[in-house]
Amino acid sequence: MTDGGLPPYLEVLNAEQRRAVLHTGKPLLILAGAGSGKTRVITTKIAWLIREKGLAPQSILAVTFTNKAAREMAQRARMIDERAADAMLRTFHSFGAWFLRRNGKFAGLDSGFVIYDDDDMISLLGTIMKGEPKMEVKRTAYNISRAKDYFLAPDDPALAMIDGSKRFRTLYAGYEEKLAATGNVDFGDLIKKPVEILRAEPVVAQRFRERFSVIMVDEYQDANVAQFALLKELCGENTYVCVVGDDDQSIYRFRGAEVKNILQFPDKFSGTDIIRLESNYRSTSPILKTASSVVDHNRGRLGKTLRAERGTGMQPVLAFLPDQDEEVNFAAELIGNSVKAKNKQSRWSDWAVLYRTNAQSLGFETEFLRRGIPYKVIGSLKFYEREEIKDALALLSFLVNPRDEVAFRRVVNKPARGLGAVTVDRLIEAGAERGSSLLETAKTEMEGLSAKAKKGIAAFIKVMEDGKALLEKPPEANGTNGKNGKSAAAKKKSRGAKDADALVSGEGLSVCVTQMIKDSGIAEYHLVQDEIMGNQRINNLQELVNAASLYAGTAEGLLEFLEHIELDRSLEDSSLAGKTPQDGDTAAAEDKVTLITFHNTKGLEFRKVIMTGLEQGVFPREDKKDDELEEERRLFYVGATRAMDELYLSSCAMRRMYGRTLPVDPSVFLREVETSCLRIVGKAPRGFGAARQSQAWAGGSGKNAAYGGNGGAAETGGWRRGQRLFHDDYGYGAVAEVRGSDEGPVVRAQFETGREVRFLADHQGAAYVKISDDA
DNA sequence: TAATCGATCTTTTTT
DNA sequence: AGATCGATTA
Repeated sequence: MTDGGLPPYLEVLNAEQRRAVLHTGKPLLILAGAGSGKTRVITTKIAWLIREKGLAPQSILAVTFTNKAAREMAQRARMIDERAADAMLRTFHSFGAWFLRRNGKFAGLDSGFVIYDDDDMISLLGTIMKGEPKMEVKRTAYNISRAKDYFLAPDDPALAMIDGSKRFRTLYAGYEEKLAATGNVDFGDLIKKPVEILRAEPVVAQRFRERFSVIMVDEYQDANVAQFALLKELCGENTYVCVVGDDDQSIYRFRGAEVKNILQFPDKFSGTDIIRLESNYRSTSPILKTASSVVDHNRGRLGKTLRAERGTGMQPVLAFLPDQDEEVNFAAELIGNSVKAKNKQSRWSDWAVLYRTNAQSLGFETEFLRRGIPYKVIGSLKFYEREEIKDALALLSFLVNPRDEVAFRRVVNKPARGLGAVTVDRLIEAGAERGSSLLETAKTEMEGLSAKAKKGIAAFIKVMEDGKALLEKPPEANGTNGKNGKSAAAKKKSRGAKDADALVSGEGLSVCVTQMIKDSGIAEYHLVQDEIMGNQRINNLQELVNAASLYAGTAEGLLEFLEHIELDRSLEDSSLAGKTPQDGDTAAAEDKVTLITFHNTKGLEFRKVIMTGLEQGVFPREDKKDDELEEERRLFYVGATRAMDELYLSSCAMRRMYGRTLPVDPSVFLREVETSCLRIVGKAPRGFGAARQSQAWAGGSGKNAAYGGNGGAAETGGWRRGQRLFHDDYGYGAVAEVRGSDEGPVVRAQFETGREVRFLADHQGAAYVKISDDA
């Protein structure tokens, strides 16, 4: 490789990258820092294996964690060699689904299963935990998910690490039983079940080990225990394994990701070679220093030194702002001025606004809309979580799998068909007893029901059978190329014309989808809702119909459609994004500011990044400590290293939380960051910069007091320690502490209910009534 | 049985 | 501010 005869696509790599691409034989762990060209290495390696090593593309498996990453990888590999299109590039979950469609029978699974999302999981669990508070059900569902991430069965002693109680084991086992009865799987099963099958069926395992001679895993630091087990099972004697990751970017611990996987990879795969990619080509050095100086506070890292190949650049800016409205203005001004500047150096799409929680996007959306700043919100649009969409999908899921209890419960009595909870429960119980599908059960069990219920269930059955008939005999294939779907729908209701106009079917599967939504009455139900509430539900349903038109109008097409929706929900919000009214620019459709959570930025890069909400309680969240605080630090690192040229950090003195505006402290990360490389603007809070007391924060025990000095002698607005007070919401209480701040006295009060409240005497004091002791 | 009102509580990240 | 739970009413 040192001679001059390298092909151009290898020539562009640096020495470390090239070493990683050309490495063969032993297992390989690539520790790739942010912006070190890791995707380039993987894609180049795929192409190289095909071109130079003559490997069959089908024998290469590359696994990622997001669909976006999988798509990008496929595209970039194909740019080097078109044959890469035949390599298997999938997310872990999509690989698991693919595996189970073919081999699920070894685990008693029919190939027509549907994938339950978290909500479906909660619904199903809710039927076991009847009458318990929803939070409890959610917590249990969460724990079951974690258990599956750790590959733990209900009877595994190690379940203690999550919840070892008898109660939890019973619920987990009960849930598994019920899930099996529906014939469906949840997200965790997509990993767990393939592992079980591979372990139990040597013939199947052998087949896969022979099929894939190369397996690569991207973002390996986010792999959980079950995913590691899957990798291990897929690797045979001669499989070449290569994993790429960065322990500093592990941010999915809450979902079972185990940094241990990457730390211990060399132990689990003996003879592992390690290659480090430490040249950062993305960010300027001050940006890199900002990011590193924070994550340096973490213990238990593999440790690496990133070199900024781009050299120095603009100093990152740290802005202290009064409140979140000012933060929104700050971002809007910054972006607007930069884009509208004479030299035209900046486009909207150069910019990204980062926040910790999706809820924080709202303020930016509102203001950007007002100012005509085009933007797109990544990830927050929960299109598939909308009620009307879930209704429609439940209809379709039930059509695919008539044992789907969750879907059945959702739509059998929607709109109201006179089937109460009691009736529905009875039907499901009867179905379970004789092990037949809920559709069959409904048919045969009708006699015992009231006239009203009988009529209702008959209508529901009809919807399903008509839908099924349409899939088996699509109108196109029939030769009767009439108005799609109308034939069946039109006669049903006299008012049918209303929703028939509102929903228009197109090609392929959309014919069936439209008919089901209309016939079931779901369309009309939501049309009425739209009229009452002024919603966009019919439009949303139309969007679902449009998406369906890309799939074949057959049972297989429907299954594909559902699987695609279940596994890739990354529809980007395009409807709400603002348009610049002045210049009717049509070409620049994608030139928009990105609004995005820190988590969602992983793998992305932007020229200019604004990290917002750097306050205690927001980022990091207040309840984070130890390991979890370290994960928040990594999140900071991920966010900051997205920036190529410019980085801005904003921190507010006050923030609206819990529907109330409260003073907040700057993020602990702002005390850890190497401030010498920052430019501070705005009113820095007291104690910041000069006498920094980072030790007090690191200690964690001392509640606050590290901040804000001691304005005790100053004005207290008449508040003093021990003063009793009353508040409409909180009831009676007493003042625990009064201290100064730039916004005037801050009162901390303890209420009888146990609630502790902090408020600014000058701004919010009016809501609190002082009570005299002698009254 | 369904809808509605009011009180109470909790606010993350996602394949 | 929004979701959720429970009780009360049509």
